[in-house]
Amino acid sequence: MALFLSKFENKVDKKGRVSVPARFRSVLAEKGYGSVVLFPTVEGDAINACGMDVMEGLLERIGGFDPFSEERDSDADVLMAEAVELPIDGDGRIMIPQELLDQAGIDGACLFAGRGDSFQIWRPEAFEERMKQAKERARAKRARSVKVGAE
Amino acid sequence: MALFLSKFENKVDKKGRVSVPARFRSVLAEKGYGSVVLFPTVEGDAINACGMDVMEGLLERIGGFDPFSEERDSDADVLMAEAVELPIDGDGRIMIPQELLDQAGIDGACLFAGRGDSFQIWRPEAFEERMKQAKERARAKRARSVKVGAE
DNA sequence: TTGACTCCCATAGAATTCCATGATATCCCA
DNA sequence: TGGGATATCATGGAATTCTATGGGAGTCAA
Repeated sequence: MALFLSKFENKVDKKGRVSVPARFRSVLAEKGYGSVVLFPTVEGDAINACGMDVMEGLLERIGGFDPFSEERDSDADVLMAEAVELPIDGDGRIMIPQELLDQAGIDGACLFAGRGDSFQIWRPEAFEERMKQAKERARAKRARSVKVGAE
Repeated sequence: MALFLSKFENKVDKKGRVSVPARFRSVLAEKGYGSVVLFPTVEGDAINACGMDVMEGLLERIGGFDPFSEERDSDADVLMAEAVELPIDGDGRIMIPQELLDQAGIDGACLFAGRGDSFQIWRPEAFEERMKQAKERARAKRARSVKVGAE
């Protein structure tokens, strides 16, 4: 199976269109999709993106419609309501709803970051920042595991 | 399979007509339906909407008609009795019965919220409120699980 | 006849498709 | 292996289609 790997930065034009990186498009195409599903991250600082297969798996996990159940996870409902399926046009572009762009603070350009079975869309500077923190954490963890009980 | 995703706000005109969002119409059409089934939520704060397939699945789970059984869930009877099948007109609109609108407190505009295999119709402000609460819950849950599983 | 509902048409605005261009990457053959 | 020829890609703008929404005419029943 092909994976979403690496990162790409593309422009958002004044009509709100963005090219989906060709690599990512071909991964989606391989799964048989001509569209992407987007939804905000829980933290709200970026946008998650995946194929419809991920959403279907999610729906399966929370179970089908049941009007008498309070069980059905309300988080999942939120997710379904906040998710959008965006068709990829003939030129490989999508139109990201303004609401999602605003939430993620994306303005003129956005960064596509592969995550294996999905990818994320970030404001470039925010991604940079997050990357730095993640590396820091990783380094700290590694240092700790070397000299046990240190710091 | 196509899912009901995302949310849309449409107006209810003075004749009581509302456009069903085009996306939702195409999901229904894909299933072969030219109509929607509506019934109130158990909490009574919104309207459930789905294709006939969901109702059929529901009936199956409840158990079909049996004249010698008193067992049949009365909730289910209520559900079937309160449900209405609304045809979608040539312009993609439906006429929601006044009773359902009143129950959900819907007045001039209504919000269609995707739930995967079904969708709901809300008074916009009420949906906003519910969304806020659900997100809060989700964030809290996530914070908890991070703390437990983290370094 | 009145009221409720169905069709049909009109329209403004939004979304989608189509076409053009420069830039980059890939391929192919000497 | 080099370098020109050929695809691919991201991007901008214009043209076209679609969508939501309002209003009016015809239908049917009470």
